[in-house]
Amino acid sequence: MPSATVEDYIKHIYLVSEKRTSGDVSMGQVAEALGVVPGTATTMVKALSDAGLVEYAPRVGVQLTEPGRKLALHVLRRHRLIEQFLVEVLGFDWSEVHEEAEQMEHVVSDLLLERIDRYLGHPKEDPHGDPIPSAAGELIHGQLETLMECPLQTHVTVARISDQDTEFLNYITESGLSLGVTLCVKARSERAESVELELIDSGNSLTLGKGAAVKILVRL
Amino acid sequence: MPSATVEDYIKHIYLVSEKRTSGDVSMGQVAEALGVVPGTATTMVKALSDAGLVEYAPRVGVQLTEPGRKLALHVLRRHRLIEQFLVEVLGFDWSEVHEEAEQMEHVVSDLLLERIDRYLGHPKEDPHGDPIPSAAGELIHGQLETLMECPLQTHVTVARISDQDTEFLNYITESGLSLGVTLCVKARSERAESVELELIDSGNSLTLGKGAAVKILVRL
DNA sequence: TAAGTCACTTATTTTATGCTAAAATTTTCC
DNA sequence: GGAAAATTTTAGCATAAAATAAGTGACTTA
Repeated sequence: MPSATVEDYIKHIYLVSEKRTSGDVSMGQVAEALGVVPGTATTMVKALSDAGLVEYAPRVGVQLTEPGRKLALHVLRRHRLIEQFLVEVLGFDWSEVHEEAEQMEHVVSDLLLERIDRYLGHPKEDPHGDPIPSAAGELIHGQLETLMECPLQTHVTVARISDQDTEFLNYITESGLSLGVTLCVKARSERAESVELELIDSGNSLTLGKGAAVKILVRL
Repeated sequence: MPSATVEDYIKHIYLVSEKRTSGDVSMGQVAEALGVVPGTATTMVKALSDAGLVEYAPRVGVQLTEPGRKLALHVLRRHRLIEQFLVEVLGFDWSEVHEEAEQMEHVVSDLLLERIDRYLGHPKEDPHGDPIPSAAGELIHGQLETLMECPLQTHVTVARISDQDTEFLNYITESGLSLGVTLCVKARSERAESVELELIDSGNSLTLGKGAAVKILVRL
C-alpha cells in the first residue's frame, strides 16, 4: 500500500503533466507542486522509479507509467468524491473542502468510497467541475476552454474552476461566476492581459486578469 | 498537532487504563495494545512524557496527564462519531466500521467533526454502545455491568459490546444479542467459566464462555 | 538466599521522508 | 562562443517511528 507521500507525489505529477502539454515533468515542477526543495523531489522520484510508478530520466524529467497513472486516477477519484460528498451531504462550501479532502483521500477504503459514490448517485464531477475518474480508472473530460481562449461575443457556460484556493473561490462566488452561470466574453486584450465579461443572467460586467481567466473553464 | 502515532498511543493508554482499575499501565500492556515490541513502547512513552501527555515511572508504568486525557477523549470522540456516521448514513454494518474509523480518526478536522455531530443529532453513543465524549471532553457512561457480574434471574438489556472484532460482532448479531435486546441470566458457573442466558423476546437460550460474557455489558 | 525467569530498559540499526549546501549541468543572453 | 543564471543532482545530515539484541532489575521458587 503506497504511503500518503507517494500518493501525493503521483497525484501532483499527474496534475502537472495534464496541465502542461509537454511530455516530461521537471524536478522543479514536482518540487514546487509538493512544496519541497528540489533535492527532495529528486530523491523521492528516484524511489518512485524504483517502485515502477514513474519513468525518470536525469535532467530530463519524469512521467507516469501505466501503474502510476492508475494510482493517480484512484487518488483523484477519492479526492473528488470526498469533496462532492462534503458539499452535497454535509453542507460544506465549495471553497472549504479541498484541505479536508486532501487528508481524507489517503485513508478512505475502497469499500467506503464505493458507498459514497452510490450515496451520491455516481456523480461525474466534483463541486469545482473537475471530472471524477471511474472506479476502473477512466476519465472523461468535456470540451472546455479557458476564458483566455474561448470565442468572443458568444454565450458560454462556466463549467470548471481549476484552482482550489479558498480566497480565489470566494472571489469567484462573489463575482457571480459560479458553475453553470452563462456569460459572454466581450473583449480580450493581449497586452493588458485581461478579459472583459458580461454576465448574461445578472447583466453585470467585470474584467479579469489573465491569471484568473485561465483558471475559469467554460463550455460552448 | 500530534501525529497519528501519538494519538494512537494516548488513545490505547486511556482505553487500557479504563479497563484495568489499577493506576498505572505497564509497558507490556502498551506494547500489546499498539502491536509493537516493548522496546518501541518504552521509547515512545518517554517521548510522550517529554511532551507532557503522560507521567512515566520506569518499571512502574504510565498514566495520562490532564492534557493527555483531553487528547484521548478527543480522539475517541472522533472515532465514535465516525463509526456512528458510517452506520447511520452510509449503511455500514456495525462489524465493519472499526478499521475505517481507526484511519479516519486521525484526519477529520474539528469543523468536519462538528458537522457530522450535528448531522447525526448529537448522538450519545456509537453503534457498539460506547459513549461518545462531548466536544468539551466530558464522558458520561451509564451504570453497566458485564454478563459475568450482573444479577441472576433478572431482566437486563444489552447496552454495549466492548470488542470491535468483526468476527465477534457477527457472532453476537447471529446469536440475537444485538444492542437493546432483553435477556435474563439463568445461571452462572464459576468453575466452567460460563453463563447461561435466555433471550426474552425470542425465547432462545444460549451459553457463553467467560471471555465472551465479559465483553457484553447490560443495563439493569 | 541463590538461581532462574520474566518484564523492562538501553543501545544500536533501519526505513521513509525531509533538509541544506555544494557540485554539476543546461539554458540564456550578450 | 563564453559567461552568467537557472536548474538539477549529489552528499551529508536530521527526525520520527519502528525493529533487534543485549543488558538490567525484580519477583519466584526451591
